[in-house]
Amino acid sequence: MPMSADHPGTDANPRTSDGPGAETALTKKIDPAREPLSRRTVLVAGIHLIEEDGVRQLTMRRLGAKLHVEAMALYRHISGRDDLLDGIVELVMDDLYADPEVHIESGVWQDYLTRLGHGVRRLALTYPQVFPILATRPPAAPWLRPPLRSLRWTESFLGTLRQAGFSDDAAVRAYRSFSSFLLGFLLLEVAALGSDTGPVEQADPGGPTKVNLNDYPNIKELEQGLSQDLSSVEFEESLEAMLDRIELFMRRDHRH
Amino acid sequence: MPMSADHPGTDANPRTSDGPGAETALTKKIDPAREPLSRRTVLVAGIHLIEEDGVRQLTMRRLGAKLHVEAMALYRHISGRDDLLDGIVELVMDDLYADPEVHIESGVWQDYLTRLGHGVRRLALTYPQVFPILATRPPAAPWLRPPLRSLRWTESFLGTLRQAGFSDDAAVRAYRSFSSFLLGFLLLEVAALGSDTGPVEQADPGGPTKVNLNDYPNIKELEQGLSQDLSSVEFEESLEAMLDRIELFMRRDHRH
DNA sequence: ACCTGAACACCGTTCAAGT
DNA sequence: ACCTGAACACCGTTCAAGT
Repeated sequence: MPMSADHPGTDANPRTSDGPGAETALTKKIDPAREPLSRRTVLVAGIHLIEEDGVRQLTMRRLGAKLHVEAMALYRHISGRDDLLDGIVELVMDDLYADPEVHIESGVWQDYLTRLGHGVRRLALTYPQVFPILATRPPAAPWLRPPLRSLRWTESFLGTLRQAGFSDDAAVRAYRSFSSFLLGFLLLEVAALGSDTGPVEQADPGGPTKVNLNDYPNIKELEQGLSQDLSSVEFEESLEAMLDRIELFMRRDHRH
Repeated sequence: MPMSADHPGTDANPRTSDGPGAETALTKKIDPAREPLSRRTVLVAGIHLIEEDGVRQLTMRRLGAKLHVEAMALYRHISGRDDLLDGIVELVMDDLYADPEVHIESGVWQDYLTRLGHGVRRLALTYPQVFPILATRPPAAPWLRPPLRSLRWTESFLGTLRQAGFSDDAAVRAYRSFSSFLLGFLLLEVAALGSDTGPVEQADPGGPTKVNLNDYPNIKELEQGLSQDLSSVEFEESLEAMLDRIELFMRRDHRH
């Protein structure tokens, strides 16, 4: 993924002048010879902060500190906390769009949807804390459906399906089914992920507040199965089942 | 729904002594003759506040004001804001459990799942602002999957399916499929709902910041279809398709 | 028993002022 | 051009004090 190329603020040590920035070390004082902030730098730092400490810890002040800057300096690049979150969502979607594994124009729509589905899943598993934001923030237009919430993605999706012979109606229905499947499945998958690594509050040491299952015999007996992680297999199967269903109403529409 | 029987705080006028509380008017001073707060009262007021103004506006101080009390008084009944939100989620789930339309023990598992699905959808449409909270807050146990996130519901779900002849494995898989379908579909449905009535910020009067679709011909051509609300029909169809799929791996498991 | 006042630490955001 | 200090309004939460 392109984004992981640069992690500003991830290194705690203030960087000494290196790389192509030799002249900036001359024009500036001895002080932190950091390159000036950019919107992208701020957004990427925001993503890392969310993944490390959770969204609730993403405050202007903490983000500023991470970038060795006062919180107020961030307002040069983002218009506020909401813009920060929207920007992060946009950046992540663009990142997915640039993913060569995902974005191959292929004549076979099943290939396209499979690759796209896996791409979104990879995104969700890479940024498990960011994904719920992507899923719940109100999109720019009401007909943009998370997690495929950018105009570019929606355009690409609809275009590919129509080119593959989908009617207008079938393409739209496919877009809806696909979105709701990905959203439901992946939201539950990252939630299950988070409960392992979740908010490490540990109220009282001496057991993680284990639920008493005495009154719930069915849960008790199936607990093992419930806890088992079969996400990869189930994702594959469910994705295929959904593609079959899409094919069904694609063909039905055609016959008409 | 039982909850809508009492809306404390919904009426702006301080209630004069009425009902069976005639003696309380004697024991207390002339002051607001309100019955003392209860946890339930606080939670219900919280729900109404969320539905009226959004979750972000649910602050201790505003909730206190709504109940004609200082914010600090709420801490007698809830241990903090997180407990408030958890309590609201729990209350809403219990409300669904008490819904006679939903909770009928029936021998036919398809009936049970259909009624349950419609019950959850009714819940989501009644409390569109609360539903996303229900969907995203970390559940008490990692194997509890929103939106069926209470022990009672999960127990009832698994028990009904096993009694209908599901193997342990098939029951668990059905629970997962059902959860992820409801979550994805309903989250998108209430999100689309919210964008009509959404955060009424209206940055600049003179058009609601209409997106320029000139570079997106497919979206442009399909915009009508994308905007159309077919949720009820689509919900029905998708729910049935999912029941068919559950039946498939239920039978397959049986044959083994 | 139940609620309040005052206080603390921490927010987001603004704006004039610094370099 | 870019960042900071100081300030404002608003948070969640605590605790001793009021009735």
